[in-house]
Amino acid sequence: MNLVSFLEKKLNEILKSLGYNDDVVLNISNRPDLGDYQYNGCMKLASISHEKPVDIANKIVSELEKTNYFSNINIAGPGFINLTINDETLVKYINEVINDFNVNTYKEDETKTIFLDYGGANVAKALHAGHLRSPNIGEALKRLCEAVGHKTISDVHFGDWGRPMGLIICELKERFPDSPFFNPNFNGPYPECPVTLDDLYEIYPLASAKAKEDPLFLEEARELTVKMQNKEKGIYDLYLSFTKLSIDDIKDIYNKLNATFDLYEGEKDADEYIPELLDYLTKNNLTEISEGATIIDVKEETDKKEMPPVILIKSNGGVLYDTTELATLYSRAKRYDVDAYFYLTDIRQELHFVQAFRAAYKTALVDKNVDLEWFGFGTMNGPDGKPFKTRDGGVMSLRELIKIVALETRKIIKDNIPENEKDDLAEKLAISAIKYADLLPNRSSDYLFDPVKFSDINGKTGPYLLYSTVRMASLLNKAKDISSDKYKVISTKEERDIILNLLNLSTVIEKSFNSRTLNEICEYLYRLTNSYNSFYSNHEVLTETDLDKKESYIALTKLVHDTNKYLLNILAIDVPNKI
RNA sequence: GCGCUCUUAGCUCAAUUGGAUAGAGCGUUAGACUACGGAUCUAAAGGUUAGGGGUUCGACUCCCUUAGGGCGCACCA
Repeated sequence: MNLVSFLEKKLNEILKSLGYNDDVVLNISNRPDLGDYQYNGCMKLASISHEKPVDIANKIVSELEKTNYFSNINIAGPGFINLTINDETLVKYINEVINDFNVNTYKEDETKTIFLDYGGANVAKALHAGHLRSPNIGEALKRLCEAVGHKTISDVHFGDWGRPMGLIICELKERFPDSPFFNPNFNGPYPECPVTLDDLYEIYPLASAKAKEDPLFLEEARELTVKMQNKEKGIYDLYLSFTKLSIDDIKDIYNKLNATFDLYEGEKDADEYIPELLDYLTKNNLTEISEGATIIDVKEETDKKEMPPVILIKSNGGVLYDTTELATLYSRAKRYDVDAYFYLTDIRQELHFVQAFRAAYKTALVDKNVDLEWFGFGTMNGPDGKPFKTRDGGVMSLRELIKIVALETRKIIKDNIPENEKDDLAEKLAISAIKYADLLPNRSSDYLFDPVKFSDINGKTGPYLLYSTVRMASLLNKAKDISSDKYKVISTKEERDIILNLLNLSTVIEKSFNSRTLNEICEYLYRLTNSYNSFYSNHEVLTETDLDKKESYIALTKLVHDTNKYLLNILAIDVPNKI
């Protein structure tokens, strides 16, 4: 058990023996001059038992003084108890952690299966800046779930089934009217996709604009969308051929970002479940007809705002976003035994998920005790405060975005790195810069794209963390003849700071998981690394003549290094061998 | 129009969910080096938490209100 939890447990026992009841939380002191940790519960307990907070604090302190974990215990203000842990306790604990890293991490009591839906890229369009956050946050969240002991199933959930596909097919038909894809009598095998990836990415915006001006084009696109969705021979094969082109491209970028999935499904795969879903819903009288459309009413008494119904079938017979969403959920619940679903999308889709989740519970598509959770994220904005675009206002592709940052990170790379490795390394550093900058702010807030700031090796950035971690590895490598399996003595104040930071690892992970956010892990990584760098620059390790001290330095270096690697791995940031 | 949400240091962001003196990074200013990877480290200055009112031992946090942003409001995805 980690030390903080252990001390909380001890304090809990003391409270109970004194007749009080509280779920004790020891907070990191915001008055480090008074102690390492603080207990703030006395005021709350006092309001229940009608005593003075200080009297309660005094009783608790006199019990705490009988233990031998603290070098200083004091009461301040209205009844804050400040605790300073003694060095013996810290040294003993650090050795336990050296023996077993897991002692200092956090695991959930119960193992659950969590299905994560993130990624959500639209196929046949180039990934743009707005597509960064979902795979980035989603992947980290997935790894966080796994780190605390849960099982995960992840699905990229491509947007691959709507009218955009019909528009592209329509444009292809105009360009290649004689292609076998459009010949109903053709008996295959069909050729490769008639256009390149670059062509494809130009076609969608073009076709979309054309449809706005040309009603005939739009009408044909509609018809082709239906044909595609009916999996009509030729049309559907064409659809498969150009979406594959795009999916391979998307996978490639996602791989660069370290985002990988168990399932590479999309709306297309939910389509076959739609009849089954509708059948289930109508048979059980769970739908109603309103203004010619088939809907599920999801209003609740407590609603203060208007709550539009979930529309399953349009008045013209077509199906919609919500229909696909519910069919997807239906298929997942049918195929997998899941305890919780995590959805991650742009914050603007909140209403859609409120509706879909209500409908899912109301119609018992999922069990009441299955958690459906949606997490929205803000947008990455340009200097104008609007979603990041190219200088001329066009769409900024994700590849281009990475290149812009790589231009900055290339400046960091040492001269002794071979020229032919520099581009690759610059890209890796750029991705660390982007990922860390993306995870650092609160998930739901917007933030500003700033390649110079993201790449600053002196700032709170990915490259700073990587540089420092690589330097630790380098030091450990130089000292590999020195034992690192025993921490003997705290001989500097910097070491004590590092140890106090290490103590908080499990709390940080627990809180991050509970709030489904990553920014605290980012902050913690910086604090820990910074405390180590402070030690590093004030004390020389390799020339230390006192062997006990030297071994302790190395042991601590290794622990910080391993903790950094552990957390960077949760964030899905790779640590290179050298920079 | 209705609803949701945001406004914190010059800039970019935090704040343990109601706790003590609101913290970081950058920038600014002042320091430390022939350096185990100094591309680092140590300090300082910088705040009426958008304005006003309320709730209580205690408010960036909860309630009311004013101003200014962002977003969403059934047949797009």
